[in-house]
Amino acid sequence: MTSTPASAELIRHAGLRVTDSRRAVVDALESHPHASADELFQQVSARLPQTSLQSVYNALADFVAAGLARQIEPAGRPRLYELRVSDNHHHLVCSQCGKVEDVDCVVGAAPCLHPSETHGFAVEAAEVTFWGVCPDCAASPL
Amino acid sequence: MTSTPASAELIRHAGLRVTDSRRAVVDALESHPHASADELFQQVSARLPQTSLQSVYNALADFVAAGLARQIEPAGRPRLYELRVSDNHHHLVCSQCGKVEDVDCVVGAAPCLHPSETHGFAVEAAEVTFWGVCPDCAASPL
DNA sequence: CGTTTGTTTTGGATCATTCAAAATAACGGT
DNA sequence: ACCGTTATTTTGAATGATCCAAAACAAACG
Repeated sequence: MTSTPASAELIRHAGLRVTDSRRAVVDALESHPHASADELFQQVSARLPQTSLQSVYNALADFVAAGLARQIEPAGRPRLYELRVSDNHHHLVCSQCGKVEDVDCVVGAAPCLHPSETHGFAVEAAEVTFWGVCPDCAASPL
Repeated sequence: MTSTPASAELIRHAGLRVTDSRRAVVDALESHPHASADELFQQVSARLPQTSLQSVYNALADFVAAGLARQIEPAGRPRLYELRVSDNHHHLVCSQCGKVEDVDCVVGAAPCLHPSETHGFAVEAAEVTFWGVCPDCAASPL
């Protein structure tokens, strides 16, 4: 639960200064792999009560710019952040509670990466979001 | 350019009352197949200057609820609306100017609809967004 | 230990969207 | 054609998530 030296390494390797709030944000992201800025702020606040929400936004923006974190934006929901950046994976979002799970790219040779017609676009990335109902929501009466 | 009777039919068939603003929104959507509420409001305003932005939002929400329109929400951009609802298609978004093109589902039997691991979710839909640079943006110096 | 430069804080601004109440208009019946 | 019911539009304001900017502060390097 306490800030591991590993988080400092991560931050430093990304070319950023190591600060308490940044370490706290990294730690929060490690225990909550798909969290919004606000959720992360809650987590961070528990350990560093003086940290501002803006600092969390700052840290996240810096992380994303440095390639340390990635953001996803499920339709109609606040932006979520994750540390898993090295591979190309997708997401499965519960349309009821918003819970998010990682999904490795679909079977075989990433079929989703190649649209049938490109309309002349230089395609750079494919983003896939699966929507469904998670086991918990399916079990609960609504 | 003027409101066709067809738009009235569409609206009525959806179980909604036919009004000038709704017809104008449908017409605007027909000529701008991936437009935001605000862009549609601009269009509608040209013909019906008294129409409010709120009415456009209302009409769009009603259309979506009635299955007459669909909304998409490219990350970091305002929500877009389209009338093409009958098939399962995806989108190609220009990461520079935001231009959107439709993309039919990838070759063969909708491979994108089946994630490798479902984590127990009852998967209902798959949303695919391709990001790239459109021909115009590729040509312009920036 | 001091300087430099990056980071955090504070307070406010912005955009897209939504809410709510009152005014208005569409549609079906008469 | 007119009325009444009920949906729709308008108006004005509120909200939530995110961003901007200036001043206070702190990490890293020598």
